[in-house]
Amino acid sequence: MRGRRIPEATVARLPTYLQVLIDAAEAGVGTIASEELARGAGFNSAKVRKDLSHLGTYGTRGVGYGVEELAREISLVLGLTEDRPVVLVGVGNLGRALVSYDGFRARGFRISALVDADPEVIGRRVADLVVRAVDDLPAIVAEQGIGLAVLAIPAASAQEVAGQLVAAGVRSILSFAPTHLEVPDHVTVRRVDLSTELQILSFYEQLAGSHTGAVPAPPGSLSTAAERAGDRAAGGQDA
Amino acid sequence: MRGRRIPEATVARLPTYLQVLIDAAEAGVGTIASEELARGAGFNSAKVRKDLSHLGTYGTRGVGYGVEELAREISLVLGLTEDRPVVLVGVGNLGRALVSYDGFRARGFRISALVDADPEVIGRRVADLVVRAVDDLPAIVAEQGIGLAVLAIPAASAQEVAGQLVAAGVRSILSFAPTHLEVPDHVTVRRVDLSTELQILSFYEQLAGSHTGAVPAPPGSLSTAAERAGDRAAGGQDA
DNA sequence: CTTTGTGAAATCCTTCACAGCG
DNA sequence: CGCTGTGAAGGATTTCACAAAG
Repeated sequence: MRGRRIPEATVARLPTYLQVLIDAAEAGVGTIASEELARGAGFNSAKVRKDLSHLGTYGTRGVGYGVEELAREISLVLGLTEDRPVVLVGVGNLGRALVSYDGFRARGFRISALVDADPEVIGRRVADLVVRAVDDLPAIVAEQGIGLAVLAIPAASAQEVAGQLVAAGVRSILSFAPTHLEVPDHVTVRRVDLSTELQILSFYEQLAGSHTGAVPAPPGSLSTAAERAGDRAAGGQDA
Repeated sequence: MRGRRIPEATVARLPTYLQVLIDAAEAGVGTIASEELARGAGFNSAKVRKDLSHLGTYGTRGVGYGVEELAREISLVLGLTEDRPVVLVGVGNLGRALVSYDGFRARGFRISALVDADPEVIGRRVADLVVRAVDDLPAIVAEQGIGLAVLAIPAASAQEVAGQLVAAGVRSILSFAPTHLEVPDHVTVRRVDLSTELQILSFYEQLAGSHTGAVPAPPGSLSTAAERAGDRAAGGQDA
């Protein structure tokens, strides 16, 4: 299967495989079987083999996959061969946390520009970068050859800013705003919605009901939960 | 279709519908058609109708869905009827950002306890809560009747802490650690991996290549990107 | 003898298209 | 007449199970 169409579901799993391979390489492992790779990634081995078969044939029967070789191949397929500059829009709580998140750098993504709408924040220095205005986006994107943007602003202004990003030439957007973004076909958006994730968990938790095997806590009790209100957190992910 | 098995894919979309419905309600809209709901959520109307049919029949033919009524029903299905206490493990950069993220509170999730492994941080006060030790987890979970945990710690210690969470009685974990967590069947884990998301975007961006219609920037140039290194960000999501 | 690579089967999800209700 | 609810068709993804390679 050396055909050039890699299924979406497979693409979504490649970064996880890469992570396991990097860990294995650091542990000095030279070769890894699909069974082992599956254990580390949390899938089953048939899925792993089918996925990898889409990249070509990099395994050796009776042995497994060459760790370094496969890691290199996946990096290549994902386009991680060289450093990629990223613009981060929204230097609120979440934005600032993302700036100092070194998981990005470790995979070749470098936040090379910060942008915000708040005049109070523009011009300030955050993690060695000066926060610039949204209007500067076209210049920033062109100068630094940026293709990726991370959006950490409230839902209310997300669509407008997304439009400005697209106009500036950005082709991929990772959005943390809890709203749908309408963009042209040539632009890819991935949404990460933190509260959505909790709501999904909530559904499955109530399904499990109270027939949990090893839970020492009283099942439905919200007992002393109201001790401290912790109200008024107006912070959130502000622009 | 009032059968009690709601497909996973549908569950994952319910929070988005809820979001659109809440916005509609605030805008004073009383009734909404699947077409309109689909536009707001970014899906197509057939999918919306099929999804909603799994909850029962809440629409009126020729009219649409009652906004308030449907929102109430989805909230019920997701188990969002009452406030849910959440324990947050890991008060690093990401953890602190999550504490002040008000999107959680808006959906009935309240971070009611903070836990960290670092002795330097334990005892400190963050957003009206005192950070407690990991060893206190069983007591915290039992006292406050906690079922959900958010994990914002490095991959290295994630599995161990997950085990402690499970032992303490937590049934759902939202993990930001870039690693697979092994948990018993009755526990649900959802992983949000920020760097994975960027890698997926990276794949689709290179697919698009340089045949973008309206991009004023030079396609493959990483030009002046190296202006400021922004190195050494040892921060990340520390425990 | 071990482990890959893969057709075929099984399952899950999406889309179509329209009957039928309001 | 408009819009929901849904069988049926169409795709996509996962799993099975095994032949073939090392």
